Amino acid sequence: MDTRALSVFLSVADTLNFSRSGEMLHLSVSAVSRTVQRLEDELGQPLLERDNRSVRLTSAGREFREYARRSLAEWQQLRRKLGTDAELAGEVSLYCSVTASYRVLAPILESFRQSHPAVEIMMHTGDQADGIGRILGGQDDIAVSGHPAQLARRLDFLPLLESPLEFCAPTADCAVRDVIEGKNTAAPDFDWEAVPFIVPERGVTKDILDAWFRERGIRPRIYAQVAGHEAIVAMVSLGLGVGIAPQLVIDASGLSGSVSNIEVSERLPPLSIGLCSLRRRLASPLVKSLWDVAGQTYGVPV
Amino acid sequence: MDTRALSVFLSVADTLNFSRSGEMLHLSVSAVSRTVQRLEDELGQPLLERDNRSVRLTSAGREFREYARRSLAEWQQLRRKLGTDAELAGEVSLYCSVTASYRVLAPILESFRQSHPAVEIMMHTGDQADGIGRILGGQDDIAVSGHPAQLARRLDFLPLLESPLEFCAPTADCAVRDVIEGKNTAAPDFDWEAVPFIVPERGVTKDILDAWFRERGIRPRIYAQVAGHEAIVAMVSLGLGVGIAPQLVIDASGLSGSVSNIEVSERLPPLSIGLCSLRRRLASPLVKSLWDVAGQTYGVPV
DNA sequence: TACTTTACTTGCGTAAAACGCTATATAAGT
DNA sequence: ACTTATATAGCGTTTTACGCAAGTAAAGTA
Repeated sequence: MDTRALSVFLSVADTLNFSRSGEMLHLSVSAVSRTVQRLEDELGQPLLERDNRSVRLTSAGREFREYARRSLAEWQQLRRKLGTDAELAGEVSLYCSVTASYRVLAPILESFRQSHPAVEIMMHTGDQADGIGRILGGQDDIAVSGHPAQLARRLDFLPLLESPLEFCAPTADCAVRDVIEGKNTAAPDFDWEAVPFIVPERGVTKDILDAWFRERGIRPRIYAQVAGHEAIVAMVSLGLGVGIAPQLVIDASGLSGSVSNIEVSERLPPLSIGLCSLRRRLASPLVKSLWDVAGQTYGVPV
Repeated sequence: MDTRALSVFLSVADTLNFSRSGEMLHLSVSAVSRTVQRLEDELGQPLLERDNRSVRLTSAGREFREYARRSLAEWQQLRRKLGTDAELAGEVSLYCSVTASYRVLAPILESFRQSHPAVEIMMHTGDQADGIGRILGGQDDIAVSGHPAQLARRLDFLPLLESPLEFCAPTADCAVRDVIEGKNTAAPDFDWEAVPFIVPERGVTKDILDAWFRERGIRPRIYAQVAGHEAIVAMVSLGLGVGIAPQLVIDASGLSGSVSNIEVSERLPPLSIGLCSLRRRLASPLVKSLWDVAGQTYGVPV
């Protein structure tokens, strides 16, 4: 019997719901189920009565809950007393886009720095689209990413903020401007196929844009596929085409003067931006604490 | 942190000796060492001060010992309270020779039966020499065996009794008897090479006998190699040769009238008979409890 | 009645943790 | 100097725990 099992049991005894407890503990449902089973094996008695629809505490379960609370409290008290509660130290590896590094991560890290000065942050920047891959590949602990349509179950996603996805065009007088100038781009019948597009090479925003085109039967003229929204905005500002990017990136680029948003008949869905991590990694108190600080910083219930 | 770690720590805090605790807990020294290390990691503080020669409790260690005692007591109290302390139930698999089954095991099982009526005993009998192999192969949990010269470290041996290893010859008038009759077999220069021997095919007693012959430069005439001391005694009683067997087996054979011991210049070392099991298996409360009962039955400190 | 939803359990392959063995280090006894 | 006693560290193996996917069963819905 270990303290981890106690925590799991207490959570389930509290929520009376294996799935919800799993989420809260960053564990799969089956892990929760088996942890309880192991406890019951060890005690030789069922602690929870469950009938595929509801969960109730047995009387042994109620008794065990009392014990578990006491025992866990004593353990934690001891940890604190022994000076420990080990000031968290170690290394957390982050991956994000350049924009996210100072528009999303900076406020988080600022407060994290204060509460956990001994933790070293390793930050890697690059195309936001690569974030999920790097998490799955174990190269980084946490990535800032848009919420993908399909989230692998061993991943956990903590939404922090939303940013509208915007079409944008160069403001300068140029060939691209001419195709748009004076026309009603918001009209359903606007001829998008005449416009050179600069689109993301891969990732969540590429998927969203592809879907948008497909739903409208538009076969866009792709001028360039680019890795990274920052680069898209830069290319748009140079007059090479019309692009899309989260408003956040446009604002942060310092190029908002050279780029202007285009009205469209039906806007792209806003991009949900947040943290992404392997559930497993979230078991680490280090990673978990950064995750928690992020949630608090953005006022999200974790 | 789990209860197992607490037990290990308490044992070490008590003995102040990793090796001895390892033995008592049926764990290797390194397992004990690392269990303590893990605890210290988790608490962020050394609990034991150790300098290759002595072990002392640190002040954190003393505090932790208090906690560990309390916590473990509460846990065990709860287990008892929940009706459990699960009346041990399950299955223990034993291997032994026919003789051992009623001369060694019977008194153990008698008292084990009383204290653990719900445990099923699976007994397999055969050549005593195979016992250790069957334990190593995982076919049985516990074997009754002679103590081998080299005991694999993952095995644990609990000596229960000793029995002298005896040379024996048929009492009936026969060719074999003629070779011995009237001669002084105890004389150092007795001609053993004229005697047909019936020897164990393999196992501890074969090794002992081989060594005995080798040390005296005797090249015995082997009439038969036989699996099982019982069979050796039977063959001897039929007048086929001179054999060796533990006195225990001769006594139990019912053939002691047809077989008589032979004096020799230097006797074979007595055979230490006891239980043998994989350390790992001894972690199972079932196996451990049988082991303990055996120790008590024979008045051996376990 | 049949489909869908919800929620726990189970089989299976994989990943992490724990263990034992061997080797190593260090101090004490001979 | 050699042996003994004791703890630790590297390494391969075993055991345990986990996530996923499939299964099951009750309750809601059409």
